[in-house]
Amino acid sequence: MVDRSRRDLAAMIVPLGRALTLAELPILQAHDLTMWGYMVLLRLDAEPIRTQAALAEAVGADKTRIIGVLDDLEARGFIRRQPDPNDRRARLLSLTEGGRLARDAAQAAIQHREDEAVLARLTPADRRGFLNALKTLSQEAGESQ
Amino acid sequence: MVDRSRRDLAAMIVPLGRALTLAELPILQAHDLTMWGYMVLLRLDAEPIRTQAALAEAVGADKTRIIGVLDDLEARGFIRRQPDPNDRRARLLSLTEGGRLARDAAQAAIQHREDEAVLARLTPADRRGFLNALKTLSQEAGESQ
DNA sequence: TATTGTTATACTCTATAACTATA
DNA sequence: TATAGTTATAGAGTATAACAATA
Repeated sequence: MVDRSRRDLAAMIVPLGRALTLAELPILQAHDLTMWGYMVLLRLDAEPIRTQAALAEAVGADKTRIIGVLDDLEARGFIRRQPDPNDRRARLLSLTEGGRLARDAAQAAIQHREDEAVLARLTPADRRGFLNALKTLSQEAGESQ
Repeated sequence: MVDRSRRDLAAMIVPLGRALTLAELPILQAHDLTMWGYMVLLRLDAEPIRTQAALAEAVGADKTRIIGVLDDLEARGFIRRQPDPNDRRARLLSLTEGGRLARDAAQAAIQHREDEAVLARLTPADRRGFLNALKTLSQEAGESQ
């Protein structure tokens, strides 16, 4: 008989992630962004990136998967996609001012909702531990894929 | 300019969940279980359940999705699937002793790995807060779907 | 010959519709 | 007629393969 002091981490975290994602969708929709588009804006905001394949990997997508996403973001002026002068096969990807504004607006709404509906339900100590743990654990979780 | 004191919760949690899931797969494979099969065993361990549709919903699957899973688990003697005498349309689902042993063995291995590779990297305070928060937040995350 | 981006194709997973049996 | 389970079919999302441009 196993001492069931806790459930499996994945069994708690995966449904929680799904619920958070589901809650983001209407907010993103209100800001006229898809989840993939938003993820790309988040990633490019950190720093420009040199190839689409690298960007795709950074957001956990296939390189063929994000082409339509980039087409759309570029057409709306949210990102720049310029051939690298030093290697014209590659596309230099960066965020425009408009892209940054769109990202900020969406992210502010998302984090506001997270504060109100999620973090507010934790004690200050648990909230602090939760955020610290996520910061620590999510770092290499993203890298390992 | 947004104060980027933290990333979006979903942006941290979803990749973490994916990494945890990925790490479970080889362990489950070593115990000759699929992820869906394991999820069913976990759910049935809590208590028997009266219809397949209810079980499917409890594990976040479509009712057509788990039929093959149940076929396999039943054939290997891990679950019982008996027509309800009071309503022979429904199937009473419960865990056998063999199913419980299989679940325990897999779960012990999974949680051992989680302790070593995940929780051990947190400070005691963060670990406590993390687990408390997950317990609180995952409760209704599962219900809301 | 190798790499970047793109397009076309195939595949996996999931949900929908249609069917059988029980009520 | 309505519901539980099953099977067959269709759809969404993703990855694989093939291609054009550049190195």
